[in-house]
Amino acid sequence: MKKPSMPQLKDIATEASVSMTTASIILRDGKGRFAEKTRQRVLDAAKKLGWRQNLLVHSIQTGKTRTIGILIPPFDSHWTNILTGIHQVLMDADFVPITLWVGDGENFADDGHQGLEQIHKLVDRRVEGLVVWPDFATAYEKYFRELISRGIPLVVVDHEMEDHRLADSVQTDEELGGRLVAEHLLELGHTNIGCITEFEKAARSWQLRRQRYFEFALKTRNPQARCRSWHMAEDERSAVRIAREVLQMEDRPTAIFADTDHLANDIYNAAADLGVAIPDDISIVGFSGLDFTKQMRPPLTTVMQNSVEVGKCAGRVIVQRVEKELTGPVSAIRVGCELIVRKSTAKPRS
Amino acid sequence: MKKPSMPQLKDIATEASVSMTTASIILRDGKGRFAEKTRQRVLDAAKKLGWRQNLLVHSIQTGKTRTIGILIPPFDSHWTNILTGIHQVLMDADFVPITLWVGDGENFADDGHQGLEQIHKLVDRRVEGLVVWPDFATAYEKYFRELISRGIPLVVVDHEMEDHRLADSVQTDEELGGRLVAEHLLELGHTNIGCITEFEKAARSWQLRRQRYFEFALKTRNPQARCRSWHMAEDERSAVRIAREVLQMEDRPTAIFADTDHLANDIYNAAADLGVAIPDDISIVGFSGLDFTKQMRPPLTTVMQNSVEVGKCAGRVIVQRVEKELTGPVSAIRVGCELIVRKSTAKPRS
DNA sequence: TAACAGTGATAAAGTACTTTAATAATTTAC
DNA sequence: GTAAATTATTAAAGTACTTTATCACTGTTA
Repeated sequence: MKKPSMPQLKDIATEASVSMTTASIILRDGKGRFAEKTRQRVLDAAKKLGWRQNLLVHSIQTGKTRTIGILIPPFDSHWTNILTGIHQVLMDADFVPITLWVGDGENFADDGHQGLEQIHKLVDRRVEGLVVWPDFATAYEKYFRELISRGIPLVVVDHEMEDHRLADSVQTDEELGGRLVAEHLLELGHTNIGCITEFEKAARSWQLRRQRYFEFALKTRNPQARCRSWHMAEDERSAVRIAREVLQMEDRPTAIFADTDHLANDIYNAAADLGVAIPDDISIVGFSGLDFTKQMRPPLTTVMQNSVEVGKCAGRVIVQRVEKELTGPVSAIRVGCELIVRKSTAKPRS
Repeated sequence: MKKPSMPQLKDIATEASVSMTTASIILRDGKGRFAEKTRQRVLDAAKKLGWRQNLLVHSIQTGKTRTIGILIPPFDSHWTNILTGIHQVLMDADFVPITLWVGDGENFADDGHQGLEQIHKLVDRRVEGLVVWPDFATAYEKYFRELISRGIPLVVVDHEMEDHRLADSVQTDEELGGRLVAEHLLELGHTNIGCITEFEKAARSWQLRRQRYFEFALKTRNPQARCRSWHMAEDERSAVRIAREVLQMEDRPTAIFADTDHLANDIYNAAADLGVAIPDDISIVGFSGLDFTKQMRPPLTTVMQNSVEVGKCAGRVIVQRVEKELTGPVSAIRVGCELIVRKSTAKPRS
């Protein structure tokens, strides 16, 4: 009664009464060097014993693992869709993603060393490339530089590296998104507009750009429009506090652009507490098109990101780099988005 | 200008001017066979060149990859939390999860062969164990049997295999959940209760049990209570149709238990269309405690599953099996849950 | 000065194969 | 009956190491 394990090449060689060399060659490509009946014997034996090539061996022989490390948590439906997009193109290209993250389901912030362990686990398994999200990219930029110099290419999603020549990037077209929101609010007739944003963790991630492009589009289209911005504090986990303050101002804006749907939801809660009606008293626009925005009452007007496509692009880029061993200049892909007008925006009360 | 790659053991041996054997032994354990200054030279060289052990080699030598295959999609926050729980305990135990699924972000159903490819990709990389969700478990039970006989243990989440001695299982305590809902509705005074459930894909998954336990608890506590059940059809993607029918019945129930929060949301939509007020005209209870239930208006009363804990348990079980090479009888772990009473349930209109 | 630590090197075998080259055993053809 | 063609085998080297065993050198000590 031996302990169970995977059948090895020598097992099927024995089963088919051929040498290991013969078995190996037949199972690799089946070039016509061998008689058909021998081929069949080997193939049958492999099938019967359920033999599967040991990719670990193949990997150390060729130096290729066909494995990509993904450092992205399933943070919300945006990121979950990105993961799905990446997963899909990697699978189709016969790569396997190893997805790791730091955090516990509530909080995906890094404590400063866990991420390094994850990088090590991936490198030790010889991943051929990496795809990372902004939080990871900013925290570990210095390590990534080294990895890239070792031939492990990097793609960042929703972010650009400090040294933007370092890695390919894929992200939503924030300029378009910001413009769509600005145009929508101006068309409705709003001229006193607020913008509430999350704390800027990473200067080069989407966060700054989203706000800047929005403000820029507003000013360009209507220089008279009043536009004020408020930011969450560094340690704040919800925007309820700041939303309450804004909603209670004398000259509060008639419309607010929240730079994420999560934040828009906090504003809803603050508004409900204060008895401020959406959209009658104030219009709210979010950003991302997260799944729960449909369930919000009223349903949230938001910029729908094409998250799955963002993921697919990231997958395609990393596969290109790895398969063709490209070392050329990096690309910066922008994926389109669209404004979904729902019930949280209306003309300002006259 | 050689092409970049990871430094190898011989590189650091050269750098430190020692033999490969010496370098290897020092980097492995550093037993006191070598002089301190030689040790340091080797360690410094390894650090300087950023050397990392090649786990592929280590894996073929020891037969252990410290890798677990996870066949679970990020379907909703329940599954995302389970993934997080698994991820956490695997990382702590120095294992790495390889998470794969079939589907495109909208739909995670299997077309019948993609799943097999995924199993192959995992087996080819010699994962030491597997954790799977119900859809996968039912579709590929026959393959799993073989894997288990090869020493690759299996843990199923929210499901029990047809042959329940085959794999460990971890799931929410459905009996408790069903009872909590029944008790809540009876306490509010409902005696005409409906139960709408998804199409039963897998006879042994949570689906059947959830409903049965609910009905059983109802009947036990109040034999007079009227309880009717409706099921979605096989190809239905939303429960709106069936919810409309039920809501328009002459003697419609005063309370409905939906076996998932998704379905409860569909009922909300049907109710909104028909002008049926929740909870004034009808009470609704969901199951799972998905993230969006807080955003529903009114906020949904639902059974909150401890999904992260379910994931952690699954992780612990698979780690146990793999590390201790346990082959003993399988376990069936039930994780507790609690009823979150929000605003979607009230006393029936008298 | 011989014996002995202490230290490091070299050699060989093993992991689970793949790949190439050289050779041997059968058939088949003429 | 022998050369040629077909088919399979053995041997060896390679991947990136680990591990054990044996050997060699230096400096110290009795």
